[in-house]
Amino acid sequence: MREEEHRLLSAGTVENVSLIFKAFSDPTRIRILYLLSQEECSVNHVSEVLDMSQSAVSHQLSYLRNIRLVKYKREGNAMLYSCDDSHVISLLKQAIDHSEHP
Amino acid sequence: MREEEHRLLSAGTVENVSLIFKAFSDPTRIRILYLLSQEECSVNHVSEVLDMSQSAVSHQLSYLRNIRLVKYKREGNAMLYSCDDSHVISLLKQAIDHSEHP
DNA sequence: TAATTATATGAACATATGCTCATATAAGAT
DNA sequence: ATCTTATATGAGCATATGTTCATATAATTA
Repeated sequence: MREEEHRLLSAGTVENVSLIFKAFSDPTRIRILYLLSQEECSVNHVSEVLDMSQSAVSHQLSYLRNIRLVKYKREGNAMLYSCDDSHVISLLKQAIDHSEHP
Repeated sequence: MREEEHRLLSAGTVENVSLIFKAFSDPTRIRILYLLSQEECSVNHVSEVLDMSQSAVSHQLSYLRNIRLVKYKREGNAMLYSCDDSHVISLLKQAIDHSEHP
């Protein structure tokens, strides 16, 4: 292939893609996202089910919120989080599937 | 959903998935992998096309080799690298597509 | 053989990351 | 109003990460 025929990715695309995958590069965030893909959860619930500190969970949810992978709503004094990008979640599930049935 | 009904991921699955996505979490590796998905390349060629040092490219290729995302063969005194996991590359391309056509 | 070209790799360094700890904010309960 | 429960967040710290620099290894050429 001649050099001028390479399809190179734009800087913006590369940044976007790496941002999404960076979210999936941490075991903790994978577990949180997979849990949220099954049900809407409060911070405490995530914290208990995944056996993590409240602070660690909240920090990670803040991270996932910033890149719009999760959304949240208040219910009483609890915050309910859920997934907010079905296409990206589908990528995660494909990878899980691939890993479990190689 | 009752707590005992959660489908939790095994530690092994979480580790595998995060390992794959970690490879995609760095802009440099995304560019390398996308280039290799289009053509078999020598280290020097990658280095020139992506405007990176030979050493940086070689280190990253070594990384990608270790997790079996790329394979390589010798040709003279050059090493030719190419992608070695079509399913994983498909995940990358889906993410690129999603990012370019939101 | 000596020089050149291509690649690999260890060490060092700057930056990024994920957690804990302490504390702040906010809503419900008493 | 006060206390409790739930969540958010800044600071600090230990570890991980990606690059450069120098050098080693390997095949080709003169």
